[in-house]
Amino acid sequence: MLEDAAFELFLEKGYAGTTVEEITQRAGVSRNTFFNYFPGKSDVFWVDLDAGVETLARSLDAQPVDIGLIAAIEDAILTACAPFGPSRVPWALTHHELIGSVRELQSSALGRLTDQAQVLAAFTEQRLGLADGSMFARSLAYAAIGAVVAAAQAWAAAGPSRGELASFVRLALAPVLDGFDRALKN
Amino acid sequence: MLEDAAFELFLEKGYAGTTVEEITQRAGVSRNTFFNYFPGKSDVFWVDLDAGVETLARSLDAQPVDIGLIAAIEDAILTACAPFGPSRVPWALTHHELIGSVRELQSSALGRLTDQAQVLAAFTEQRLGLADGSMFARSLAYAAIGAVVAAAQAWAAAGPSRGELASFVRLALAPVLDGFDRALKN
DNA sequence: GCAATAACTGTGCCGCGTCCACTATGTGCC
DNA sequence: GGCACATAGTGGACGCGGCACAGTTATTGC
Repeated sequence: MLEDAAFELFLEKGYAGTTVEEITQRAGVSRNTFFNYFPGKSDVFWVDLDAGVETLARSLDAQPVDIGLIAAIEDAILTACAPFGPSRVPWALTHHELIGSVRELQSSALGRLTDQAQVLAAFTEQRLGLADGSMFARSLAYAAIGAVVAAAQAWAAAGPSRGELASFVRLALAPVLDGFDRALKN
Repeated sequence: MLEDAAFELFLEKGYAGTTVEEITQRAGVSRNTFFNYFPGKSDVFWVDLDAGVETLARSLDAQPVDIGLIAAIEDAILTACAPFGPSRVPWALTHHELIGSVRELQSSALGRLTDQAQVLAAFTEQRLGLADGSMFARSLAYAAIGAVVAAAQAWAAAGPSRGELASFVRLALAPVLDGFDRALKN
């Protein structure tokens, strides 16, 4: 209920023009109830996306140890993207123009992205036996997440005829993973 | 004055534990004066970094048209990093553990990063004659910026014996640029 | 019928960020 | 000297997000 009310109001009056009180009024609850379900106003933006990205860590855990690091990362990321088909586009992505213009939304976005990157970096460090905070692991992780973001934006912008998110991600990710794969082999 | 007072107080009481009013009191001005100089509390965090990153756009403009896209990007980024030597570490980087823990700082960080990425993406689109919002240009830009962030963190964490930021960036950036370079040639 | 747990509500508070009107403090011009 | 003008700073008020705390309804299990 809160989610629906929030999205409606965001469309009607914009993100900044919508107060938490208005959201809760439309949903028929009190203002405090909102904060029982969401840590903050901006978090309602990402609910349907969060469910998907949580799978990244699980996908990484499920990777067999005998396949290469790069292949494992690619597979885990694509697995995490699999639920997002042509008709299941997270609300946040179809309205990502809001994210660029509202600073508060950038905060919540970056928090989630760094979480994902941290998961990737930790996996890389563990696989390669690198020290904590290794630059190689971090740059691989950040670059990969960056490519995924580019893919998600392009996918959301592609309109109703868009295909699977995973195919976009595979394309955007390929140069990055190829580059790090070669770096590993030298 | 405001900057110094802010950094002192951030160290003494933490970022969240410091109010704008305390900053301005220590600086001997009124609270409103703070907002005459900084758009928000978090922006004081990045003042010495902003001066450096503004040079990226200029460096890109100054690139001769006859060198390749990837080489131009690498040169422009390294040029922008040049001012940061072993002793000139932006305050934000030496205390980047704050950024990870304070959501508000992530906001201001991401805003700056996306600005930089946007500059890179626009440059790439123009050079390759790509459409606005091209996924290739964006993924190159995001991945490159991601690698730079990893390099900056490693550099700041390297302690007083750190060398030039540029050498870290060159290392972190190499796999990414190599990967996109190969993608371009195929 | 009762206790315990969870979900929701009311109230008050703090701090950020914005707006607007007001007051120095120069600075250039006639 | 006198005047218009721009600039930097001040004071006061307000809206909103977010937090804390206490109180109040359900719902569940014994």
